[in-house]
Amino acid sequence: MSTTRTGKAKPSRTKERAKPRYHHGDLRAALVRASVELIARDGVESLSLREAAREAGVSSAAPYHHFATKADLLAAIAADGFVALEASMREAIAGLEDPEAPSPRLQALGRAYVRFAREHPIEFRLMFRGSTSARSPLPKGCDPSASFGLLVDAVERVAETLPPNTIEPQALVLTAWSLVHGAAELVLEGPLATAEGSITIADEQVGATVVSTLGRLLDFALVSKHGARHGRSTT
Amino acid sequence: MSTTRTGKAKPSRTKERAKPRYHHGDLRAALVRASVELIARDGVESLSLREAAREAGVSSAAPYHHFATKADLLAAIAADGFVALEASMREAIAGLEDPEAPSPRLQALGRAYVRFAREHPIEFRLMFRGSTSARSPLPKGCDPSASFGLLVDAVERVAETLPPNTIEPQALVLTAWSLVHGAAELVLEGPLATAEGSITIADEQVGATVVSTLGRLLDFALVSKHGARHGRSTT
DNA sequence: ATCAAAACTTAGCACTGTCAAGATCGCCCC
DNA sequence: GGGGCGATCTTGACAGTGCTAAGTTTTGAT
Repeated sequence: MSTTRTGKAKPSRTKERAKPRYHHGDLRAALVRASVELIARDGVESLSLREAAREAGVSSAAPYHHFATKADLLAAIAADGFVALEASMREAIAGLEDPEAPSPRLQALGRAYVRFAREHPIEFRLMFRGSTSARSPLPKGCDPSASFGLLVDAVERVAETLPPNTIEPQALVLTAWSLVHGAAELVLEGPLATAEGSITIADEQVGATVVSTLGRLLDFALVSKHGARHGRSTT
Repeated sequence: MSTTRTGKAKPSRTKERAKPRYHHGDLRAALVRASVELIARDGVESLSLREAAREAGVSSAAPYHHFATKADLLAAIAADGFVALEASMREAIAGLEDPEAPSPRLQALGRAYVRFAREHPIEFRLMFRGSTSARSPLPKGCDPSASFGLLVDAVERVAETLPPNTIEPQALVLTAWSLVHGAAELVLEGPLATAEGSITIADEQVGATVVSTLGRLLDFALVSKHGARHGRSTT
């Protein structure tokens, strides 16, 4: 009786006239949006499905027609994050002058990884708190290894340019990934600020700093055994 | 009437005859212990103060005489973790043949950092999910920068052995810390398993791998500008 | 022995995740 | 068009939670 179908009667501030197809229009996406906002405001621990539902203008039980569980909602956010991360990384490569040059390619990916964490902290955290935390396994169509693969591939390209028997490619993959992931986590969770005088590097520069340091070290390895053959051996 | 003061009447399995000074003996510590166990079993998200209290054999409201808030309990666990981490790192140094040799010292610390994360995952996660998550700021006497300082100091010692103008010490600190922290997080949260064929390194070796890779790269930097002056310049 | 404070209990509030049952709504097929 | 049927949403309820207020014991110091 009081609920009109236009959605005008409810105080949903964002995009109230989208395109109401069903009762709500697209509750699933609305819930994800609302949840991300709420998490941004109060932290993931104090997110409640009921409040998200309230925010979306539906009843408390409505979400359960789209997510079997609160953990599934969080998994959906994480899944979104994985596709966004892959997009960001591909973008970073595409923006390169020579996308095939191994070292710049790797460095661009690394910076993109850390930047993504800073720009999408909520998603990032949910993406990498899988086994723990109240997040279900990732849903059907989601494949995190797409993003990981980009990184792995880029590292292996760099590894090929190194003199043989220098460093096993696998170890380098692990090192590079740990590096950017750790940088992202440290920036996100803020222990850098705790190490008072020791580190005065701004959050926005942590990614670039770390990545270029690794690049410089790799250059040394390149140069140490034979002259300066750091061209692109794209074979 | 049914509760004897000896503590025998309650089904607390661990150390039931410690030294009952007050009602319980040492509820605060018991709650911490029980909480860690419960988190290990069901994850931190589904920890409830009430269940921890139950496990400790006290009423639901008892914990509030020791922790103002559930988040404070978690902070206490994190605080314990920080002193344990510092101990582990000091131990790692002490076990060294020559604790003053810069590179071995740094590598030992790095391995200890990652090993600690693997051996105390619950503490580690709470330690580094401060700003986010439902954890209060660390309590009074806790100083995380003690552990950080060890690492920072060790990195700076290594930096001093590098030829000047190679890499800024700060960047190296950030790099080393990110490296070990990232390795720890990747091992703990398990995305390594997701990157299927790419990485076949066992969890227990991730720390050593990553640390020795960095060490090797630093060696290249050492060797590149002048011969092989990688002695211990303990000045 | 006394007594204030510390440690604990009981009872209760507001809230949560989740479920079962019913009410609507939109769409497809005749 | 009308009938139906499944997807979508609501109402109502249950058990469990964090936390508080008000009492009750116990403790250690005086």
